[in-house]
Amino acid sequence: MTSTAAKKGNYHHGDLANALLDAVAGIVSEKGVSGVSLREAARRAGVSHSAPAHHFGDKEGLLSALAEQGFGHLASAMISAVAAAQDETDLDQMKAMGKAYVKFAAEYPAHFDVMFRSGLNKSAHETLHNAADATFMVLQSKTEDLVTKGMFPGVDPRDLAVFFWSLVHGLASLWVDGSIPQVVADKTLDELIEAALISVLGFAEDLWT
Amino acid sequence: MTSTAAKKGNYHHGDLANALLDAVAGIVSEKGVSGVSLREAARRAGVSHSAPAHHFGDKEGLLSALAEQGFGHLASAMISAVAAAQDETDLDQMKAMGKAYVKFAAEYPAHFDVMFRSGLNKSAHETLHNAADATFMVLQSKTEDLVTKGMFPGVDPRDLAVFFWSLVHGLASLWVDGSIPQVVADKTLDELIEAALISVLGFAEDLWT
DNA sequence: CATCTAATCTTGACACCGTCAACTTGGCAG
DNA sequence: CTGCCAAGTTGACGGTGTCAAGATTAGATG
Repeated sequence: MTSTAAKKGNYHHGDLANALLDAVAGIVSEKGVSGVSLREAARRAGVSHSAPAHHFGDKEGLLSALAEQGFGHLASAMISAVAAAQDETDLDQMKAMGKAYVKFAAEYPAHFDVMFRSGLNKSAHETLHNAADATFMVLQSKTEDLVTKGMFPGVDPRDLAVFFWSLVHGLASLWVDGSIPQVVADKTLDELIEAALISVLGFAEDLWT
Repeated sequence: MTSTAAKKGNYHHGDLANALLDAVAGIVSEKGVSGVSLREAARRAGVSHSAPAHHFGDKEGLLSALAEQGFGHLASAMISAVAAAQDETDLDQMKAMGKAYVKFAAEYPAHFDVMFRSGLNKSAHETLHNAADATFMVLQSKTEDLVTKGMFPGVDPRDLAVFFWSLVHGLASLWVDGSIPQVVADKTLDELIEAALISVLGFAEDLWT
């Protein structure tokens, strides 16, 4: 995910911070968030057991940094998705954004877990809090677009943003959690999102057109 | 939450299993899921450090048991809510169920965290898996009701259940996470749910009536 | 009541973990 | 070259999960 540009020398790793983030992502994938330890991360990066503290302070700092990275990826994934759907309707752009959200969770469950399912206290880490806010803003500005253009008449755009976010976030969470019942999970994740979004946005479209 | 009916004697606590569950719920409330330790739970229950293992096997077993308890509470909260709205429309019953879901998360965040945000692997604990499934079934049977009665024509009831679940679960998760932006969070949680559910179910109502 | 048995809880040990303080290394500005 | 400081190391501490072995008692069987 991140370029691990380790130098050869023993002391002075060169890019230890990123190497540790990669290591943690790997550990989460293999053993889950609870399997993460500073010492194991250090081991994987080929570095002494307390080197991580120098870069991230403590364990929470390390996880927080990975979460922050995740929010960055998620935000740009959503922005790209909207850009790629530039020539389609606003509703389709919104659908594309929602799909990007859920796809991110499905493709990078390790990041998603750390971001939302690790019991991390966002308000204790300002940069993380800001990254999360910025990600939400991507969503919110798009919903405001829609409302401004006259869709969803009478709906508070912020409510709509929260509601839309809840939908995609809930679907992503349940999917990552393995909670989606098998009968339904047989569908592609793509089909599921499509069905969910259509059942909401579709109605709006009916009312609007 | 659970009755801690400890007997007086020193050996043979009397109801250690429940006492431990209560202790863990308390620890999660105070320090988060990552603050839970078997030894601390044992300490709070006034018992030796490795007594918990005898009842729950290991740490994951203990957390899993608490999560299972949570699913039970959630399921009955939803059932009660539907029962209480027996005389209202089906849509109102569904709204009541959704509100019960989010309210459960807000009132028992410790349980909710352990159930969904602790990185617990449900498929590794069969009874937990079953409890989660049973909870979802409460939701699903209600949505099937609605579809059977002719609402949401052409929609697969299972899709609708997943979609509805995603919505309330996402809202609950983001709320517990503290991720709902302040501007929006100034509303009561109740108002938020109402707004979200109306923007979905409301449309359906328009089409149906 | 006496005895046996199995469930319950304790004790002690081990390796692993997060964190801290003191130390070493080496790039680099002056 | 000198000295400084960020980067990484070493060693120690108490806390933690888990296991094995032992102690205690409730409750069934006789």
